[in-house]
Amino acid sequence: MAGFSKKMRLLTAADFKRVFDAPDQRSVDHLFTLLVRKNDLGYSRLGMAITKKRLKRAVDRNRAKRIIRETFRGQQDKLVGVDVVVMNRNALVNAENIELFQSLAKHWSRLGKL
RNA sequence: AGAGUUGGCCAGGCAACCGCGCUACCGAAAGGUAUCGAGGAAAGUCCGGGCUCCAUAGGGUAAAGCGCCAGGUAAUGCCUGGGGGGCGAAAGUCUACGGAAAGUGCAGCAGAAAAUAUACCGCCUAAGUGCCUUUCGGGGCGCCGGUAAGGUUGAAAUGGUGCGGUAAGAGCGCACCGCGUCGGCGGCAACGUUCGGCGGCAAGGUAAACCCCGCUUGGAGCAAGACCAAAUAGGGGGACAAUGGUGUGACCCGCACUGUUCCCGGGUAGGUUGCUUGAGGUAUGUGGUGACGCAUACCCUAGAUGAAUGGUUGUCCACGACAGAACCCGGCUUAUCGGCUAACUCUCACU
RNA sequence: GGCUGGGUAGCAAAGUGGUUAUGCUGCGGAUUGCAAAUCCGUCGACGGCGGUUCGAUUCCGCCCUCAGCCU
Repeated sequence: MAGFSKKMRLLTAADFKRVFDAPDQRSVDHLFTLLVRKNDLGYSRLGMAITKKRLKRAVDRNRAKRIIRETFRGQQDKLVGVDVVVMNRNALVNAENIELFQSLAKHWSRLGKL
């Protein structure tokens, strides 16, 4: 299983802006919105935009980010050369961890067909 | 055994695999190895400090906060101990608790009257006086009056009880209780006083109304600030002149800037730093009723920056609540499944 | 992370230590052949919990909630 080091993340505002301005693909359900754009790096990068407005408590935000990272880590061999931004939606507040895993698994498999 | 009061502590454990962050070491690099890695509230941002910068933070005014006393502390609106008052049978607990004998304001409705003393229902007819009556003692109705004991209202009505006193009454007088004040005594003080004197009692409530008195407070906040530095676009320092204009985060005094000339390069995105050794912990001894102080020894115990402490599985049990550091401390407040523990009070039973 | 401002009927919006205006909406009635418009009447609220006060929407404290600013 692959690791998740710093170069596999979107770090700067410019990186985020590149994805937000012209995403190649979107994947949406009631829990998450994913924006994807291809890059030329040969590996995938993950960025998260988890807003305080929709997840009030810091514990919930950290939980969501951990689970997103954990699933991304497991899917890196299928995703080659894309930048992904994950955003949270309203229903995330009351969702169980299992639901998050199931939802994210669908998203990643959808992106895998890209 | 039951009921209750107050304080302290813990916050799932163990194992395996896969991951994340800092630091150290190895390596040319990729990476590897090892240690460590959220809380009692990390929260709310309600107070108090440290730290940093700013036109001065200086003087005056204003404004804000605090408010029984003493102590603790870096400091506090916090804590400890004590006093007064409220609640409780008790252990205990709550308490913004200075001043209304400086001034101003406020009090709807009700009530006679709401702060000035007044008189609605009442009570009285002694004194003065008018009329009537008389068995000549007096009696009745009035006027002028007296009174605040009783009744009524209200959140609040000008000490309480008793006796004397009186026309009826009244601190009018006396006794006791209460209150105020002076002295003594106790206490550092707040305050207490079963001590003595004086005062017939004045000074109604409200200051989380204005206010007065005392004390405290410059402003901003690590997104502070410092350093390295693309793009773009302007700046900084010295000297001289003017005293007009502008700014100064409450205002004034005051202070700074603006013009000309000479010299010098400046610093937004981004990055680095600030960033964790500290009013630090633990143990022992010691002073103190206590908060806490002192001494000695030992320990280093998160430091991220799109932001690390997680995932899966097994197992045990009491079946796991509230909840995630972002410059750092001390408090307060709020959230919280359950468990452990100490001291104390009351009731019942037995010995 | 830090710093500000606001919560009054279903909606909007004044107000103040002593029974909280007003407009639209809702309901009932009048008017009409029926409606609209108009007129009359009426229901419905001070975010929550404590404290100060005789009395709190107002004053004070804590909490909840909404919005904004600094990046």
